[in-house]
Amino acid sequence: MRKIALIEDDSDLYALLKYNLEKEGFTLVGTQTGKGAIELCRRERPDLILLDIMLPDSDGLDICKGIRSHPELAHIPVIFLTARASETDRIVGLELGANDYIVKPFFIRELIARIKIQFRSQTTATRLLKAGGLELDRSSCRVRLHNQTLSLTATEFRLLEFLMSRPGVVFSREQLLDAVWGHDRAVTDRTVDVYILRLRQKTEADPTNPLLIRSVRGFGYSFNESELPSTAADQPNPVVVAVQ
Amino acid sequence: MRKIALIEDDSDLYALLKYNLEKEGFTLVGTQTGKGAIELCRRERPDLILLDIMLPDSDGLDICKGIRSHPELAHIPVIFLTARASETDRIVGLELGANDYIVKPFFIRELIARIKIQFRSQTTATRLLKAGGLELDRSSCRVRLHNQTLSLTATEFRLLEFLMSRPGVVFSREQLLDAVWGHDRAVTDRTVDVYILRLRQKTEADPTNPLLIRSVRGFGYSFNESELPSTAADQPNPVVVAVQ
DNA sequence: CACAATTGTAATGTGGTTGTAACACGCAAC
DNA sequence: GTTGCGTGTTACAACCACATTACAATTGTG
Repeated sequence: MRKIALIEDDSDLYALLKYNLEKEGFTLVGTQTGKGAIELCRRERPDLILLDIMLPDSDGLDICKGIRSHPELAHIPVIFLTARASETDRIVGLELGANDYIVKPFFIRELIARIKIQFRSQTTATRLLKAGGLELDRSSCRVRLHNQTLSLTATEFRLLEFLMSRPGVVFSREQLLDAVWGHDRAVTDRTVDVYILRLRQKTEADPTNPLLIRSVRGFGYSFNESELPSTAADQPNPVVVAVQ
Repeated sequence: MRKIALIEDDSDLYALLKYNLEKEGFTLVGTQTGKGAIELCRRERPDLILLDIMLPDSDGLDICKGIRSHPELAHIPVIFLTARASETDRIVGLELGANDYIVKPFFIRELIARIKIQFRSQTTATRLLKAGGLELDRSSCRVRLHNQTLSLTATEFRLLEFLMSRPGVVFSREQLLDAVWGHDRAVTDRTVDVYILRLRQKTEADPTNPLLIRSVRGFGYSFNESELPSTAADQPNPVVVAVQ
């Protein structure tokens, strides 16, 4: 989970933020004084820093400057939390290298949303598809099986990506051709069979008894949504049988 | 210079912003209606989008959703400008994928500062890019390989910088041309190949067996995220070899 | 202006990828 | 069992994507 450093002298606000941010799933570290702030960040290496400007023993602006000039910490996002709302205060804060400037009083949920924005760019939400020991990384175009990278061709990759992105759903050869080969294809639908075979040879432990990519006779293919190790429960597929 | 798209129906505010942002050195494109917003962005490829929420003919939230779901535009920062100040409005706006949410009335200089933050995080976030014995310094435009300075041309540098800034991510020739040559390019995509070759000749110990810049057949190129020193672990892929 | 460096294109070769045909197999219905 | 249809599997030829070279056009520089 993401670690957030909170530097805030007001005990009530500190406790309130700690409670809400931890409820949100973040790990919290912090101080209520400004002196130890840089030291804390160096030790804890937080993923984000929430920084009050008016601290009893030091200035939040100076702390921000210190973070930005510290090569190991310079990349960490800083969000100011402050009661100083004047135009000049805002400009100074933002131009000092902060990533956001939030004026007290603020909505806790807005703060959380703004924290998430700082993390969002790095998120791997839709980037990674995982199922049954198989891991498909869209951004690096890599597929790993039990942590071992396999080399797939472009068409194999796109086909697997499409199937894995909608696990459990059965697609006809027609649909797969549209999705993977494009609408303006000039390709026989039997080509899909060959690619399914190639994928099985590369991904399945036993290609004769496929567990990941399922053939649905008369309909097409689908990627198994559950990583059931036993094949017994797989054979009498209730849904499809009912349809047939 | 950076190009900003402004979608704002209020003529007075539109003119005011246009004046101030152009004075700041930004190029401005824009519409005062919501309908053509996506089309405008597709054509102009702005570096940032300022978006009013309450437009006479459409909803700014929908436009933002459209931008985020459009693969060519999804990465562009969006800042909402709106009079809707309630907690719910803010949360919805921010969670829709916007990068900032500014409530009217606002300080022009604060807006400018917040715009600059969006650009800063993309470029200056890390001044020094290091990987695999390679060191790229953005501020001095120098690249060193094992502490030996190499002389790269401007285009070579920009291409390497872009690849190194997102290690592991595969970019199509199209994307590389957009990012390095500019989207209003008049360049064949084969040109990318030549520049990749030139970079490899300057950076790779053995250009025939590149370790830093990876070719991903059918997709494009990427900078290797892991600095694997030994090639042995890569070559004899047991799973695939066994199958083939 | 001459010269060098950079830039982008075209042409070439090569090896992996692609899609098809052909054949083998198995499931289902009669 | 037999028949027919849908699928698994193999082999192969055409093709495409990429690496590489050479070169013309452009830019920058003394």
